[in-house]
Amino acid sequence: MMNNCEQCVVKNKAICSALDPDELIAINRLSRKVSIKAGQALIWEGDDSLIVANVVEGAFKLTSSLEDGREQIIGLLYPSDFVGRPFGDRNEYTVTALADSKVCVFSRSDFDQFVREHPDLEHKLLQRTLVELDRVRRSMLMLGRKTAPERVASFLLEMSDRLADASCSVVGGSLQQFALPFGRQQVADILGLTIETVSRQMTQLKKNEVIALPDHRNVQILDANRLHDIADAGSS
Amino acid sequence: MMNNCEQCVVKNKAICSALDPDELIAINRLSRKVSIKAGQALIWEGDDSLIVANVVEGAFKLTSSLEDGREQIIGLLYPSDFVGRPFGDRNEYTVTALADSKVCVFSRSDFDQFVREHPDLEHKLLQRTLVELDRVRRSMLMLGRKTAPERVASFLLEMSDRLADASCSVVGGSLQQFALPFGRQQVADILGLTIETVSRQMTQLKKNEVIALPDHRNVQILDANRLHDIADAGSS
DNA sequence: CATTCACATTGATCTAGATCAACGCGACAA
DNA sequence: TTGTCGCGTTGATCTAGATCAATGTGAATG
Repeated sequence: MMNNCEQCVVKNKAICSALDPDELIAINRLSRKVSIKAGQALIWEGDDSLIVANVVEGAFKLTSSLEDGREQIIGLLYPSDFVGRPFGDRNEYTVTALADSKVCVFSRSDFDQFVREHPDLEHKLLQRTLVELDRVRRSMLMLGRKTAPERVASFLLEMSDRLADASCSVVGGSLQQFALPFGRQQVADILGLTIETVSRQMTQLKKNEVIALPDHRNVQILDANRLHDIADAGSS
Repeated sequence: MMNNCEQCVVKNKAICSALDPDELIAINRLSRKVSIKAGQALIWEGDDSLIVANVVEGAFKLTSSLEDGREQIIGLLYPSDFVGRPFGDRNEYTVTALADSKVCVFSRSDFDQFVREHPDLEHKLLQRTLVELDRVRRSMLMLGRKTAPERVASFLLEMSDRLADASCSVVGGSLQQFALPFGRQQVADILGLTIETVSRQMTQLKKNEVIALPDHRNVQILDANRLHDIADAGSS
């Protein structure tokens, strides 16, 4: 199925924004728009790296697991994010849709070659990879050294940065509301905790009126300063 | 102080290997060879990103810490590795020498510009960044989900991969010996454990004759298969 | 409207690993 | 030879968070 970059909703945010109209037409020929249902995997840990893609719509989780089923979420992807492992032949993690999603898929060999021929595109890709590396390293501090309250608070703040719904957030004040794109188990898998611990920390924050929970998926930050304090020193 | 890339010991392994002789002369003009004593920092967390560098000799740790002193080592750097944050204006972590070291330093603005003018160099940098991202994500699984015995075993295996002393290791067999470039506290900071737990796990492995410890810094792997089993499922 | 199913919360224990506290030991200096 | 200083090991407790076990809850279905 042919795709049309001109009309693509992420053309200004994805790495494609490095390309001019002619180049856009060229890369268009290499891409396929694919729909993925919630829960379906796009890439499997351990498989050969045969495709890469841009997320157009929806959300994905990136996971790695142990044989006995313990799982760690090692990344989240949203529209305009790049997925997959270019210039390498093995995928080290699984990519699964968290919601019904659309991606713009390239064969890895086509993509690798096209990137090498378009340095501006490669530059965008490098920039994104560097940003992701910084983000992942931040999570290492969290996973290695933070307590449960600190982890949950950091998580809520990071989510509010990434997801803050413009229509609901009051920029000047501390009121911010957003909907988590996943359930408690997945929050636990992001934070390296159990579902019960996450739940207890959330209710604790609610009791202390640091956050409000209109329902299980929605979070409202009532006291962002307090949340920041908890995130960085656990001074609950 | 001027540098000479022609004679550089890491010229074939560092990102510079993407450059031809003319380009090597050009980048030579931008670089300074700097010596760093063990314990001294090259880059500070939170500082503006003003320099980047190649490690020429020695070893570095990359750390991030919480205000109360808890510290997590989020990376290790050896000769030919690239250090610093190009194309971004903030260093998110501290880089400290673990041993007396030498680095080849560039001003970030010079380097950024030079890289943009040399796509092959940028490509090498991208490849390295992708490899590092894979490595860091593997550590996330370890920090988030592995038990103490699993962490220590994974760590020893990763170290034997990176450091295996060619002169001592018998490739065909399971005998491998290497010297850790750091003490127990730093192992603890890599694994997200305490020094006591690391120590106990090491003596446990010694008692079970999975490893031998000629002294505190040296490790000899006696039963690599066993160590692999422990690393991936804790089946001690 | 009842039923069920998938989650989430809450409570009661348990335990891996942290914390607190000696003790050992080799290097180096007086 | 005798401190003592910086590490590392070992032992005794403590505790944060896991585990085990009910108990809500709310959306989807007959």
